[in-house]
Amino acid sequence: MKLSTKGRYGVRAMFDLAQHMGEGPVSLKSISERQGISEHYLEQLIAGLRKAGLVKSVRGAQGGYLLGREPDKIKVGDIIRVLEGPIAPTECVSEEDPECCTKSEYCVTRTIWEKVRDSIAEVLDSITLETMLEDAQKFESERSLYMYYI
Amino acid sequence: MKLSTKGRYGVRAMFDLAQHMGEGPVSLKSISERQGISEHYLEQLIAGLRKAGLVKSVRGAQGGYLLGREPDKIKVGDIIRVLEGPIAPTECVSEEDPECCTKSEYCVTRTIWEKVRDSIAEVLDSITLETMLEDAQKFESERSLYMYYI
DNA sequence: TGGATATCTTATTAAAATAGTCGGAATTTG
DNA sequence: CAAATTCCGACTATTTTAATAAGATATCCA
Repeated sequence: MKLSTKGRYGVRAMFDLAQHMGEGPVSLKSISERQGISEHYLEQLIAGLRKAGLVKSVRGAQGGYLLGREPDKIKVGDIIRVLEGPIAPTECVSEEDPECCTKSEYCVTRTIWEKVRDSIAEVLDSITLETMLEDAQKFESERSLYMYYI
Repeated sequence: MKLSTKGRYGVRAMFDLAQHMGEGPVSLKSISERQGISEHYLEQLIAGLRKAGLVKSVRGAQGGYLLGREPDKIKVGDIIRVLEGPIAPTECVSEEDPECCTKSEYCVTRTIWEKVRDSIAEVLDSITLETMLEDAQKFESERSLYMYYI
């Protein structure tokens, strides 16, 4: 039940792009340095995000990547689905083309996995890059308040 | 974000034991035949469940396994934790000994994984073998009602 | 125009996890 | 004693993960 680095790195990279909106294209090199992720590896991950339209690319010198749409229109669930595949604790309850076991038309355990799937999807789809930016801002202001009283 | 066969087979095996309560020890062989799971592989899985006290074993001929406690006291989350380890979409939010990344004391993405972890745990801990038995019974009666009208 | 900076594409790889398999020892029943 | 069973440790093939590497293509800027 672990997320792979693909999903985790992907969310961090997308959040990094969100934090640098309005500064023109952001190079993979700068993302990889800030986030401590291999540049070559990031390249693979972002290729998928680009094909899915979550990022736009600008080639050539001074090129880089930009968010494919407004941060409030990019859900964490979108990113995870691109990089990790459909949300599903088991194949038989995959969000797309579930391969049902033929053994039984009704399966008591399947209903469990469906509930798990839905609860994961609900969390991931309730968080957007926009809400992440707000959370980060909120923390920043709380921290400076705290610093003030020391 | 996939459950491995360990967790899936484990839940099915435990549910099988619940369905055969009161019939004396249930052999691995019979479970593996009913569930279509390799007997040798099941052996490995049930060893962990036994050490955790979720099942009791009876050695020798006519031996087998029994639930370690009443089915309403065995949560699906208990089974999953034994076979898959602590519930956690990432190491940094593991239910036990989370290995926090040293990079930042506060991490916007970590709060996401915490929410995912908690929502998974809530689902898995809300379902017991008892509730699974009830669900199976409910389906059975619904199905016979349906059959009646055909 | 040419060099520096980037993205894009494909192939390869080392390590770990997954999903078993195998053989045999120990225990209990009839 | 023989059959049925749990118990235990070692082995293995396949897949996935997490990169690494090399080079082609595109664009900016001096």
